[in-house]
Amino acid sequence: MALSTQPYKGARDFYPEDKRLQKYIFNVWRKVAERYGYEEHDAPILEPLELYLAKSGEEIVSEQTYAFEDRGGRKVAIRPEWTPTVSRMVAARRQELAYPLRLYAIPNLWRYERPQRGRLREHWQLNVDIFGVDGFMAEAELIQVADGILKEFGATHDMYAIHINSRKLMDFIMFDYLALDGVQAHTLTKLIDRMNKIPRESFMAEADAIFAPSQRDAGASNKLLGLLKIKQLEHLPEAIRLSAPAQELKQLLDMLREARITNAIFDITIMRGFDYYTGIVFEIFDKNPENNRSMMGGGRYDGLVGLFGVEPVPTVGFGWGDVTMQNFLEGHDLLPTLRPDTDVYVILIGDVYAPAQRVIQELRSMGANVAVDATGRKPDKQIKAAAKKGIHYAMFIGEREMADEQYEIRNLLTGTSERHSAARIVSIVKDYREDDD
RNA sequence: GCGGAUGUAGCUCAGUAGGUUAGAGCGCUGGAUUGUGGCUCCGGAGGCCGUGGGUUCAAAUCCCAUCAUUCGCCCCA
Repeated sequence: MALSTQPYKGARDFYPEDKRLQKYIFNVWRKVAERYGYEEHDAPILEPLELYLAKSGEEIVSEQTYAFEDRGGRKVAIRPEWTPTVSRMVAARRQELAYPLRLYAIPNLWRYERPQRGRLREHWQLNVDIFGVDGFMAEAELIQVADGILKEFGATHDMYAIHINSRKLMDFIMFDYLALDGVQAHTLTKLIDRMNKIPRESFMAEADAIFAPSQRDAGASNKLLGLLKIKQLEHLPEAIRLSAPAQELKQLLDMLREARITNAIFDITIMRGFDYYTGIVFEIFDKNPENNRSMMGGGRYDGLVGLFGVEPVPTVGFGWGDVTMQNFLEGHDLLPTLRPDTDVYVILIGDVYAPAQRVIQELRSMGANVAVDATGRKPDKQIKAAAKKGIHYAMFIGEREMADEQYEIRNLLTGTSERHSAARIVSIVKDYREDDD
């Protein structure tokens, strides 16, 4: 039985062209996060399993986490998400860090589940978090970072929409307005989360099942459904509209409008799966009809740092997967043609490998990335190999070139050739490389 | 964990009333053309038809199982 060449289920091999794409995405992420003052950090891929038991739903930890026992009998998990790790790091140095603390990371995360479009077992996720800011300015800033990333990729506002809601507002609605108890509210939260995926009738039936008979008789389901249809804060009943959480949402949306983010909207159905969110929550949706789904999400989670036994730190963060990012960029045709980092492919003509070393090393010492074919094949075969690799320039070195120290450099994209000195060639390929960036 | 679809050459796919030695395009490779790619022409390599079992004189083709890929559900970090 031959060994399989496939990568592990739900995980990807990155050949050079795949890695180039990933690096391109990461570079944009880094550039924009750093533009807002966020600093990169990192941590081990393994964490103690209990880090994920404290919060998160039961099923996620028990069924969707890679977990094992190490040789010392410790229960260990491959990180399924980044938020607990960064919270742990902040808690560890709670007193000495300077706030507001702005951090970002691009960890790879693992979750054990059936792979499907946009969701794999291993993915990389940009996490951007701000610690130590109570007010909605933190949310506004993070949404600007996310919006800035999309703009940096060349996206326009018609390609995506930023949906915003507030857990506090939903709590107000469920506890104060609908007078539900804790268990009812929790069940309803999960139900609203998938409201857009199930038929109206099923939703009504499940909602009815949550309410007590007296509430049902009072028309709670219809009342709820009416609320969930509302698309603008202004249309909420006055009792809700004047609540503090609703006012905060309004201020946030106003602030975003000031920042020229015109595609941010109130969406009462945005709940986010995790229980640890405590305030504003948001998701960005791809408006591509072929891929109409949430591509990232985040929100305020003020309680997590406090779980480590230190004073709580107000926190807002978001996570953005590389797979959903890539799906978005492909769907809107926003990916540039990416070429290898090799600037020049040297084609040797005749038996000149040894004497050509001097000029080849000279090119490298001047900063050019140079690959040498080294097979001794006929020139046409060597040119084909260079073109197939996507390398921009081929350089020919033979007896004639070495005699007058003028080398033929061919632009493989246009097919045009010129003869230049080594120094001039380096300057040409460097110019091209900088134009490309 | 549940359901659907699909597994034939490196890739995309033809090929069933079951019947010689399983095909095409692209790609790869050699030559025409031993100092210059993409076009053209001529040649070549490459397949236990996903795997195992069953039915049959005979299976890529029919049946069962299994594995893999993929889409969706559950769940969503």
